[in-house]
Amino acid sequence: MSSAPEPHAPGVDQTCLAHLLGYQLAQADIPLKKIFFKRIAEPFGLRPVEFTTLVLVKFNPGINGKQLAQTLAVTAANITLMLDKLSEKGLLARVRSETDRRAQNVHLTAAGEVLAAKAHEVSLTMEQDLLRHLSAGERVMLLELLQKLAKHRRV
Amino acid sequence: MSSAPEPHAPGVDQTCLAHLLGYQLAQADIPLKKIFFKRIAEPFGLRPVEFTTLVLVKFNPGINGKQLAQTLAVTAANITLMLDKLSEKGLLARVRSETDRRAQNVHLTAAGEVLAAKAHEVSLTMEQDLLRHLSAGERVMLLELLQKLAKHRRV
DNA sequence: TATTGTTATACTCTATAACTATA
DNA sequence: TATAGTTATAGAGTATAACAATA
Repeated sequence: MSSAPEPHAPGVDQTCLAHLLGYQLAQADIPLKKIFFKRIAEPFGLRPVEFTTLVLVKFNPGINGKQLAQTLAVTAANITLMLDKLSEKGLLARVRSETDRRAQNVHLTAAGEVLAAKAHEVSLTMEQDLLRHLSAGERVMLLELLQKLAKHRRV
Repeated sequence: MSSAPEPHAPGVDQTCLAHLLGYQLAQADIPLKKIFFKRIAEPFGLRPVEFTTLVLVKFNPGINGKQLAQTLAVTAANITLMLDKLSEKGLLARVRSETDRRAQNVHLTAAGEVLAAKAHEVSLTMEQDLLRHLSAGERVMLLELLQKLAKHRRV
């Protein structure tokens, strides 16, 4: 019934890179980036690392910059710049930690909570169309295998 | 015997993003980027898209810029810039197509062949350490599931 | 008219170093 | 001395538009 999908680069043999997880990840990331751009980046004005930060702060209120930097593998300097932007947008606020006055605890503002909730809600289903060629079991398996890789990463 | 790995961000709850393939992909990509940097980028002076291009040209001699752009999801303008760099390094050469004089056919030079072969050889095993927590079946499954996603992407 | 490729350029993203304040 | 965070800045990476040559 349905026509076969057009290959994204006719005549190009990619079997020479079939063994490389890094390459397959990059290839799979191409459509995922498009979905993210259309469903979250454009409507909410958030780039990937900003969306992730808002969601992490929403579910980890009081998280500090160091923890965000480690989780997202972004340098502390760039975490500061990103938090500055999100703060200027009125989405979050930093408050000096009482227990360690070097640290800053990050919290969402009311506007940040609303935006994070909306964007998170969209994220729950936005990848469905891309995943339609995978069975329910395969989707779970894929997420679990990726998590296993990330789980064992050093720093 | 072996100690449990340190979590990369102690105390951070990431279950709120466990459903998101895009996030899990980004997380898995962190250690993979490190491996690539150490084993290919540094020793061979190639960034990911350059390595991939050399390997694709090696196994698809005469491939043109349009095909590379589609396969790698890089704009034609940036393909030109990248091919310029690799050409200046003496790794590849472009020859005007005889059948379509708009197109440029890309070929590796002798030096390019040597470098591509060496880097490709390294790529065959460099991810082994990261994948040690996955069974042989799981590794095959992971690659296949990622390929399935990339296969159905539009353009 | 559409396509391949190029050039120029602006923009975004990231990395590094020097610095502060606290521990 | 080490750590959390900030500031400033340079560099890498990417995107857009205008263009030439060919189909």
